[in-house]
Amino acid sequence: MTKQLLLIDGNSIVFRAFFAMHNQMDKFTNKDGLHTAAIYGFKLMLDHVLQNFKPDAALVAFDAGKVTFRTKMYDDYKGGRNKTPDELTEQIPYVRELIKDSGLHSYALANYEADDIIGTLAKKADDAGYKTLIVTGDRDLTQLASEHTTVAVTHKGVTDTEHYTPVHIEEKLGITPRQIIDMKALMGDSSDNYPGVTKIGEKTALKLVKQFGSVEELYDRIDELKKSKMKEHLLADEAIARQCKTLATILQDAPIKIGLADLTYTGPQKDELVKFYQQMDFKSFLKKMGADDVIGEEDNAQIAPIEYTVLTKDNITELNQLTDEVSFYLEMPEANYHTSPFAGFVVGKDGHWFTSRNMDLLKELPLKNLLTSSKIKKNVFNAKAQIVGLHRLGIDLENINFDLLLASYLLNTNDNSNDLGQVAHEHDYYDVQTDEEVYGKGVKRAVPDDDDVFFSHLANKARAIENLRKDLFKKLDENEQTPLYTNIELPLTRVLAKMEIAGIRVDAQTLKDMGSKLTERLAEIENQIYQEAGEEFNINSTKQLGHILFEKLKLPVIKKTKTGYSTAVDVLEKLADKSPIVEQILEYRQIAKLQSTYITGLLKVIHSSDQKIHTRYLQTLTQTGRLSSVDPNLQNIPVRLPEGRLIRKAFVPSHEGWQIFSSDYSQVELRVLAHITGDKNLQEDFKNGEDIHASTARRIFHLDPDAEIDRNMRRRAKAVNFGIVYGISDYGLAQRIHVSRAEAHEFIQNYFHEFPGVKKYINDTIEFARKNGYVETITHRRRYLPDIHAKSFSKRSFAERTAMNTPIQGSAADIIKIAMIHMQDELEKRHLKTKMLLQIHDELVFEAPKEEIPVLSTLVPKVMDSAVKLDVPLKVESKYGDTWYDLKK
DNA sequence: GGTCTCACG
DNA sequence: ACGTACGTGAGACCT
Repeated sequence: MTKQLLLIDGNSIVFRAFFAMHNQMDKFTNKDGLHTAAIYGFKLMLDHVLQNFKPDAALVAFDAGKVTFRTKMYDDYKGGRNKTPDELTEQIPYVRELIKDSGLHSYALANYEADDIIGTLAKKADDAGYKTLIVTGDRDLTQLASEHTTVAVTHKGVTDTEHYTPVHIEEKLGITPRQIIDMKALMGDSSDNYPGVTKIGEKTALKLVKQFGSVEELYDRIDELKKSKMKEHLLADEAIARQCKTLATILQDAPIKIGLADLTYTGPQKDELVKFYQQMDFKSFLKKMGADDVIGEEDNAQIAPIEYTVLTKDNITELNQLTDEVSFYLEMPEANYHTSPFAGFVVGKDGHWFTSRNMDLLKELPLKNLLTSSKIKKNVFNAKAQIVGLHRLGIDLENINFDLLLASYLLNTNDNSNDLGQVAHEHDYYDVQTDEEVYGKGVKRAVPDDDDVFFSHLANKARAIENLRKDLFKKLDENEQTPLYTNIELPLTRVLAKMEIAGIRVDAQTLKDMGSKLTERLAEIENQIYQEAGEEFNINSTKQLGHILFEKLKLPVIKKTKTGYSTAVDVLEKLADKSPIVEQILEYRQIAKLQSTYITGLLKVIHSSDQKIHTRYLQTLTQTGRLSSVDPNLQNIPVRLPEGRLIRKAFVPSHEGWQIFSSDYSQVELRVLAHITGDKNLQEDFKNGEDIHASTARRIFHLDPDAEIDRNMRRRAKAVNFGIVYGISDYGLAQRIHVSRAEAHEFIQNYFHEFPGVKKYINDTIEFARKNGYVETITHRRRYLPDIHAKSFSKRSFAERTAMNTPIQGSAADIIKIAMIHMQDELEKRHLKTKMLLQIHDELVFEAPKEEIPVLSTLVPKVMDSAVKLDVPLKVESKYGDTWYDLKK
């Protein structure tokens, strides 16, 4: 039997793992605040490799430090690299512990890189007849590929690898592995920071290597090259090329003090690993280990077995045993529950699970009565989806007790997955898989035909809901969030369901007429733009547009993005006087946006059955407690610009003789700020019914109490007020109101001097977040801020700004949610025909019969301004009209 | 799938 | 010296 050796490039894999998980770094912090993404990624890679390759010997090689024989030869070797982030450095010792506990050896050697250790051992292994697998994130190591040595280079993430063998390299590049060194010597390496020959890149290097075979041979036969710039460069840079070849060559005879005999792979040390995973908070690995011992390594074998009864017309009376409390789950495979097909359902309690694909059974009395009963408690996942889904089937789901999704969101807004399995896993419950695991993803996603697979999954879901209920209720209680759940979020779910089901009538013809006009106008501007540009191009492509503006027309570059020139509004506005094309582009953008997002976009989502749009409000998504609206988003219908505002003409009442009625809170966030901070001056201004931006201007610009406030001053003060709520910086304010940074700084200083309570609040809140790791709103809604301790200035600053903003924005969200619940109660209690249709953060939109308008005019403001009792009054303004566009006081 | 831009509060 | 205001969703392009 051939012996097998596994060699892992520790540094490069750790790097890869760290950056692969970088975007979800928050998730990878253990309870001590240690970042664990790289450790986790390393472990994933290790598992993946060991699944396919069973080594007899294994080693993870690390760099010993910055100084190596290469830096001694070439000062700038690996120069210019960014400093390794602290969040990564802190993980290295733990990665080494993981390696040890996993039964692998690790090794570093002063003066040499990990590459050289790997090269040397690969050579020894080759000589001793081993089969070797090298795992790395660095293409350079592919030069080590040989008949017995394969180099696996991570492709994307850490488990997706490309295997380099001599054959693969021949196919890909047409050269041998050793010739990769010559290629690199000629082209240089920007990440290792050595130059290669001037003007020679990958293409030319490859050509030369194929022609001559090696750098040495190339210089021996350089006369064969015709006179050219390239030849001049080659001759001029000969010394560099030869030196780069040495730099690029991985040693195969480094003076390492270990041999193959020292590398025996012993397999994982389970007890140690369990302790380690516990320390790291790696719950899923822990679970896997526990299950591995008893059941084996099958993925789904982890899940505790479950029994279920397939429900039929004949046995449906068995449901009559369920009299106090059940878990229920209606499976709708598509995200949009207004239109999704129904795949099946499960109902039951305490090990008795009844499931079926037959939706007709829901209409059978034993089940229908159970669902509509106000006596029997229902425990569900995503109550709103269940209410809407069952409503489509003619069933009113009553007495919802526990919503796993909602409770989980309140406990931690970061756990905002809409997948039951994932949410369960967040709470350390693993006896249910995710939908992706069972149904697949992308085009392959489908509810399985196999009844047992599907029904087991449904039963697992119902069981998960039941098993997590107590635990989550307890956690809500510990966080003082039970009233938030019971009195606000859960009742709100029902209100939102009603609004979504009601939908808002949208007149397609109005949109189409506007669309034709826009199309015409768009064609005109398009032509003007092509004229100015002197050629046709895709105006929607920022890349092509950037080329035209900044290269062809040579307009000054104001701002760059990661990938090219910025062409955003603020940039174009600064260029407006340079060329007429700029204004044409601005107009084109404005109209194109209306056309694509609001004309075609909305037309696509009008239901043909009722001419209405039924949005979905996401109640468990935002970090602050606001709602969001999708499919379509009805919270960003144009209003600011007159052209866009016309879109609102298409939003009409659904009955003849009805009108649209709307009420909004004025300056609710600033009022919340006044309340939360307890600032006496700010509170006084609101209590006196002042125009708050004007009175702010008066204070921060030190004006007389009866002085005229000109528009510009009020505008600036308004910007300062907004800035305060968002966590201001002088730079940001200066940008926004076009003043110098020094002036902006002075405005802010004046503000804090005039409103000392606000200043104190900001400091206290950041302090609270540092101490507790979270901030909260007036209803104890929480947002965790792990980055409050980040070493990176910008991350930490961001966390600090959100720390102060979230209680403001979130409390405002709390207030309108309470108002919505009260409002819906009032509408029902008074038997009004009026329907609440939309919520836009500080605004509620209704449709109402004309005769109810006078009632609403007093009722809605009364309900809204009395939703909570703050230290300052809340102010509500109402408007109504024949369409959403025509609203008037 | 990521990036850019732009619509709203 | 850092890098620059909070919260969202959607369409278009490009890799």
